[in-house]
Amino acid sequence: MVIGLKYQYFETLKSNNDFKKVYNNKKSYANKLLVMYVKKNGTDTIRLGVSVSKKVGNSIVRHRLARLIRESFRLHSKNIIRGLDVVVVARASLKGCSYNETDSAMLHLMKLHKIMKEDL
RNA sequence: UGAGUAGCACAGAUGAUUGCGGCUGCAAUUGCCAAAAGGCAGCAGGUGAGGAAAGUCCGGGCUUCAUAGGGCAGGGUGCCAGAUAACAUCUGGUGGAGGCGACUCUAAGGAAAGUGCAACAGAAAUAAACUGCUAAUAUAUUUAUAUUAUAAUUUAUUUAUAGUAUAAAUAUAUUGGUGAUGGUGGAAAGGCAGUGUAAGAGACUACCGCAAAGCUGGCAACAGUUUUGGCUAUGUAAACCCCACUCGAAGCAAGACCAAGAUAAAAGCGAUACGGCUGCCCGUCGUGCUUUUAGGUAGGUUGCUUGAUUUUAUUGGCGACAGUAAAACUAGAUAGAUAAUCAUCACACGAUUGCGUGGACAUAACCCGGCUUAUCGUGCUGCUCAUUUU
RNA sequence: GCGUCGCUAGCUCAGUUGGUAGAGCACCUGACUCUUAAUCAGGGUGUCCAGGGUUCGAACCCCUGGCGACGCA
Repeated sequence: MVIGLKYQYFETLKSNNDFKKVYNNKKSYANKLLVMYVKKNGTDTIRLGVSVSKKVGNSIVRHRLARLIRESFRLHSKNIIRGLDVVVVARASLKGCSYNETDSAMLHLMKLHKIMKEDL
């Protein structure tokens, strides 16, 4: 039981090349607050990359938005299909939004991409 | 009570659930890997951003490189004394400016070492000329007086014209005197008042200012005072410059260690070798394999948090600060952790007593000392001024 | 971490030993034309990024800050 917990967690995209691969797949959906890119990576894990431009705000704002996105993704990661690279880009209108707004925007995009497991 | 001034402290608190990064532990009894050391995961415990962490504007530690010694160039600083590891910082003074005051501000050396610049305006911008004032002489003109001549008129006389003399004024010229009158300007030749003079002028006088020398006080900057002197010397050095002091360069992506792959060298094996076509032979094509060493890429480890540290007490000092003693250990990430939700309390605002809304600026990245800038609000202390009351 | 450069009219840019800021395009007005364009004549529309300081005087010199661009490791 202890071993299985590892698969609840997700890894992060680190290098610039990883981001470029996801962008070049050109599968994206967007709403007012966020843009989401998805690509199958052929492994058993989920990998998340968060990108917040300098136009959005200063370091405090950017860091907070990244944390909100990461928290939302973490809480939903149980229900996401394995083997995906996901990149989430925050838009300028996300500045000042609360966790609930961010969470609903994430859910909306995940439904559009159909990466949620049907049951549960 | 109101207005102000100087400074200090804080930067919401507690709890619950779900999470993240370091650290410690898992011992006889957590799981997996491993010969072991240990690693990965899990569990438990404890811990986890600031007053500015920001800007990167100064200074230092640390590291590497360079460096016999000295000088030039270039940069920085610039009243005095002190503090400090050091500083463009700080403390205490001095001078200056502002404020009724508490208090605040002050890049504040040198302009007789030299060079440059000073638009427009103004006579003229550093230095004389011009203009002005004024004396004498000459000439000219005008006026007044005196006198002479002529003419007219009349009783005397008077009037007109011309000449001469004297005086005054004006103009011109010459020879002198004088030195600031000249609208401007940021700045105009010490200021102001008087005496004086042909006219004037520090030429002289009083007061003020300036300079030099002496004395007193002070470590010093400087202050006070006395005497003397002449009034000559514009401003600008955040213009060049001079003087005094001072500065080697680069930066933790510094640097150190380990080290895949690839490269190079050496040694060994192999031309009877190894590999492919091809199961074997022939044929043909290619040249390797192992070990060690070297520098060292990717990557990893370290540098890396025990320090000019923090807190308390005490001693010295006006103070910055320094000494002594005791206690404490308080983030260390590496695409980058410190979050989400809820409850209660406190605070602010709005409503009016139930409630609703709200949380400034800003996220460590080797470490310190400062400076500058941003900022919701809260609390406290010293002092000043005004008004009222006692 | 260290360093360099820039910010001037609506746009692109000049402007230095400090003296009241200009060029081209655009724009506005008028002329020409049946009308438009082209052409001609006239017009400057500006917080010289912001705030302090030095100076008689600052776009220019000095300091502090803001924004933007770039370079090295």
